[in-house]
Amino acid sequence: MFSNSSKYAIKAVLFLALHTNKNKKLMVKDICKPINVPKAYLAKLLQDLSRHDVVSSTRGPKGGFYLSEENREISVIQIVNIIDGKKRIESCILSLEDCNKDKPCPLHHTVSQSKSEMVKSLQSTSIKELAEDLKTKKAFLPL
Amino acid sequence: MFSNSSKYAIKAVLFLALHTNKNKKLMVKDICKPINVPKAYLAKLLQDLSRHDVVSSTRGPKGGFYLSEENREISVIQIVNIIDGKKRIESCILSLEDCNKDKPCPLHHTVSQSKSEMVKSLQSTSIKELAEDLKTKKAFLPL
DNA sequence: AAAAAAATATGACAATTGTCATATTTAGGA
DNA sequence: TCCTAAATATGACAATTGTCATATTTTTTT
Repeated sequence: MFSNSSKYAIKAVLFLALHTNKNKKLMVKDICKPINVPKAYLAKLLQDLSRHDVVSSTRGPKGGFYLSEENREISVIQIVNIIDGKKRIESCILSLEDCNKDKPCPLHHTVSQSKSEMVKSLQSTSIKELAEDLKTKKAFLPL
Repeated sequence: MFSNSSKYAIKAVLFLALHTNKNKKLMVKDICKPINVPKAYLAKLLQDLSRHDVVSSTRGPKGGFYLSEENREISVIQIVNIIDGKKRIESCILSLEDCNKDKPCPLHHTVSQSKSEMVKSLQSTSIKELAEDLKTKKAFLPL
């Protein structure tokens, strides 16, 4: 569904949401172990997210990655769109260019409703909300 | 969402559903053009599907691929599971091993309902039904 | 029985995705 | 100002997925 990279990115952002803020940053090496992602690979992903203003960072000593208040407002699907590209989740399930209500692909009637509901959920759920669920133990992030 | 291979496989099976039966077979070279899939690649996919009894085939002159009546009863998700593996669509969206109602991943509440509805649709829709929609022009397969 | 036509098996190669390391740039502290 | 600690940029390499070609096996027809 998502690529591995996207799953890693989501886990990392959620970890940052729980453990950082603009006064408390974390280095790659302190993030990679708890979320179980190879360090150099995570660094690359975080840099990508940073370039797209999904996470914040400062260089040098006392630097690191963190989530600003604005960062917390972004939705899960933005992360996926950055890492996997929009097509992977949002386009027609058979990748037909002009699949729509008037000219639906064979799977359109079958899946388009539940699929677009799923996309809508991913669009409307912010990192902040997910982090809240983790804090209140309504959700868990094992491994 | 699906891999390219799965999309190709679905298109091929649907094409077979429309144009073949046990008395009317088609060779790879007659299928690949209308569905726009490279010949040798399609051959490999059809062989895979044939091994898993999703499509039928006979060798030699007058041979070819076709869909038997039983073949028409299979669901879309069986094709995807053969080509992409079960995990890609059916497992937890973050690939957490033991994500369930009691110990949900952070995205569980957000997407699990619409996602499992989508999976259920893919499970309960047979090739026969999809082919029927194509015949009655309720659906289309361009390119 | 031989020839021909088809699927099947195998494997080479390319493109993409995932993994890792190293060199460069930036910022803080002595 | 210089040293050091961090992100950033770049690129090498591996694994997987997608693409294609060829040799083998099976079946029908003559």
